[in-house]
Amino acid sequence: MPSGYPFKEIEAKWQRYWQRHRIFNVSPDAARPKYYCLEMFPYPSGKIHMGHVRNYTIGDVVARFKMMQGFNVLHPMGFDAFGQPAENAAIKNKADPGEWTHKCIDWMRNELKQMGFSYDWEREVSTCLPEYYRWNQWIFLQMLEKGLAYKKSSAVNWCPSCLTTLANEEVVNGGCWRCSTAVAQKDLEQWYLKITDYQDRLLEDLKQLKYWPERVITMQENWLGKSWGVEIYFREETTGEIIPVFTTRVDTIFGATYIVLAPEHPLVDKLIKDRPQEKKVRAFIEKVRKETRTIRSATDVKKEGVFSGAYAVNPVNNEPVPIWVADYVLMEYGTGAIMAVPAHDQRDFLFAKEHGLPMRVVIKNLEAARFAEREARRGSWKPEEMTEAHEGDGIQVNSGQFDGLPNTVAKEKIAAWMEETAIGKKTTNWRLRDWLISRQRYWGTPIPVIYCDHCGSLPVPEKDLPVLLPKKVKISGEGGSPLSQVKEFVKTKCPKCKGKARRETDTMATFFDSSWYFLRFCSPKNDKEVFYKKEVAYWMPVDQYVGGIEHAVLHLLYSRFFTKFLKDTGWVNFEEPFKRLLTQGMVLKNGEVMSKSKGNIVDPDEIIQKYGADTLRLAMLFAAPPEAEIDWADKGLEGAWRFLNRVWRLAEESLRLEAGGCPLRRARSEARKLEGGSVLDLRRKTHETIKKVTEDIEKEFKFNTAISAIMELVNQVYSLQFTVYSQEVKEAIEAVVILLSPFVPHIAEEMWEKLGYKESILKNPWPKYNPEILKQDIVSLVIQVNGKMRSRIDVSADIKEEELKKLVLADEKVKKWIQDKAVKNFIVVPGRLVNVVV
RNA sequence: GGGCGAGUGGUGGAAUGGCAUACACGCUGGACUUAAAAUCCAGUGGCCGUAAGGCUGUAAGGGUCCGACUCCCUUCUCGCCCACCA
Repeated sequence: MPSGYPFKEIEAKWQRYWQRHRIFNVSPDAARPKYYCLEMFPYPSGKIHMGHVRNYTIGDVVARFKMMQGFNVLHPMGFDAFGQPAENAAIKNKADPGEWTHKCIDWMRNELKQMGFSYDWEREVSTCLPEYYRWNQWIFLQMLEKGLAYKKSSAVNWCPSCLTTLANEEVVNGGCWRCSTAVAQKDLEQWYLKITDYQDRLLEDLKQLKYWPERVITMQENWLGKSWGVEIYFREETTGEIIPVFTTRVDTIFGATYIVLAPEHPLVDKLIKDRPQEKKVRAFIEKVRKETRTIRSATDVKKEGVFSGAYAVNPVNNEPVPIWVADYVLMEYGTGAIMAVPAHDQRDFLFAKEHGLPMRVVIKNLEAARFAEREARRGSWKPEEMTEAHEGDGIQVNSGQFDGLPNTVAKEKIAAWMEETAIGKKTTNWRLRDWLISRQRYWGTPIPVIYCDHCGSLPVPEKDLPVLLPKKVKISGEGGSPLSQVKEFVKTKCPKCKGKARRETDTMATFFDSSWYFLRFCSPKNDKEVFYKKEVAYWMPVDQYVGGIEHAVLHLLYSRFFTKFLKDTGWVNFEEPFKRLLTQGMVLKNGEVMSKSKGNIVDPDEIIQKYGADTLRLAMLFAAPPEAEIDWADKGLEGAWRFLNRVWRLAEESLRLEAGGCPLRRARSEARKLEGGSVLDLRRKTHETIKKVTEDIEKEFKFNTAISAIMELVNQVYSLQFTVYSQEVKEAIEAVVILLSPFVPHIAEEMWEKLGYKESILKNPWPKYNPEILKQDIVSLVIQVNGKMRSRIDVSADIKEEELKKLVLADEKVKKWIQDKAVKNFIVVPGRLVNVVV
């Protein structure tokens, strides 16, 4: 253990002090401006990791900074405690998920306290407690009533390893977001939330989020995936069935030479009936069904398909086109049917080549067209010889009355014409699907629904909430909802006819729990309502939210949806929950994510034992700007530790000087005589530092440069080498302590006390710089000749250009570079530089 | 395949039109010490030069500008997101 300042006693002392004086316990106060600072609450996995340390340290700096600026700061913490890992751990260790989770929570809470974070622990929530999840159930019932929660049977994402369903948002690269196992499709009856009812507002209101990172906005836009196009109605020749297809490239409609249905398309059955192709098509569909999503969506796999035997009529030219069934068309997107334009879509192109289907060029790229014409005259070019589809813009050809138009113009005209003639309809299409929320797992919120043979499916009456999750349930891990094995749970009375009934045995996805926890923090003990409207109106929206980028489309989209729903039902008075968002970068080790299997875990607890929480906090913040990745190196700790000791000695030394026969007043006059210049410089440096640190924290969270500015100030005090002690030195040292306090709160409190202050440093207002002191009478100007730095002169700040020119041209070094050349231009950037162009 | 972002010393990074490399790590040297650690001080992009000083340098190439790490174009590399999305 390195020797240095006694961090252990100091950190324990101030953590006790904050708790005893209830410094972070807040309540609404109309007299003060509020500030809600929130970090994404953790999943209680056991121990905190370096990612938590970073996330919560960033939030803590902001919260403490705002407190010192006089804001009434709400800074809560809780635990996202339901979920699969607890259940998996329980299966593995034959323990109870509840007990395991509570043990983890206790451990983590203790670690978070050791980091000195400024949380109001009286507001702690855990989503696995009935006093929390009963409101999950309540919100679910509100949604059920409004028709936003519904049950339907359809193909769902199924993780064969976790043995549960997954939301679309939880499928990453065709695999389960948790265990990466390839996701399969399964037909199941499941609960959904109609998030698609909110798609327009979810997209539109992204514009309001001016203080969100561009990346996250783009990711949400992509996820919502709005695109405009045309639904075109093809008619099947023998049955007369209308087959709508969706396209964003209606300009290529004249080049459609076949259409393709997804294997799951409901019309397929009817179309193939009694045709010679029937057997072959059915065999093909059966084969596709068995494929996992990963295999089916792999780009390098050859597109497979079969001819259905049926033909449809292209409504723009009444041409019959063959109907195919192929695996590259997805039922979930658009209408589940496409018009294929092999000349202008690469996938169609490859498919057409493979199966010998015709191609027709309808958009000509001018250069390609010239080439094609020349080759055609020679008789060597045929469309069949195209090597790839032309997907870019060009001029319409073979397109009836639209020939000669640029395709971008034709697109609009064709769409309008189709609407007039009822061949098609302009539509917008979304990528967003409804949110599947039921899970076949134990450790979650029971879905409050009862099934009665006579009355059907009914909501649990509000007065009967919460539907308690039974304890001591056997979890086999062998699939099926564990709750369905608990007879006492399943068996219930119908709320309507009082007859025998069954409970729903699926539980809610945990993302449901975290979609509104920030509202619960405003009145966490309310047992009458989901939250007090008044308290939410005071604290919300969250002014600053800090968390990982991995939630860009999951939690952050769901929370926005919940907020909008609660706005519509009159519970909140705002549309967006999070005003400002900071997504911190990951903490890596040797360029890799830390994980047990890689054996590259850095344990924060060990660092706290060795150096203390302040050193860890400082090292983390100083390593990189918050959004950037950090490749963790323990070396950074040494630097932070050294710096804190340097500051510690500075304060001690100054106190010794002040106490030991160096009274300030006398020292001041002597100091002026001896070191007047450097003492005045110190004063300016102090105020420059206050300005820089304040702006760095406030504007862009540039904690790394804020800290480096404080280091510079410390270096400057050291450069006086204690030859002087004066009011200016005292001012500098106090500024260092205050400015450091949001970053390293324990040591700052201790030094503040040593400097003679009786109250917590948090009660001291954040310092303001004095602009008068920043003004300089003499400024040093850089002199360039032809843009190259050649000299530097000191001039008075308000010098006139004429006089400056004289001085510059008289400068020896400048003369040397100009010699006898004529001065063409003389550029002055006031207070900065002069460029002489010759 | 599409979209977004990044590329600066030995290392983390700073500067977003005006002194490139702040601050820190590392390294080298010095002071203190019997010695070491700790601490304090100095030096530290490359090349030429005893020095003064000069040249050069922000992935590569080009452009705009009095002046470009910063803006524009082309190329390369890396990262992230989306993707049989019609």
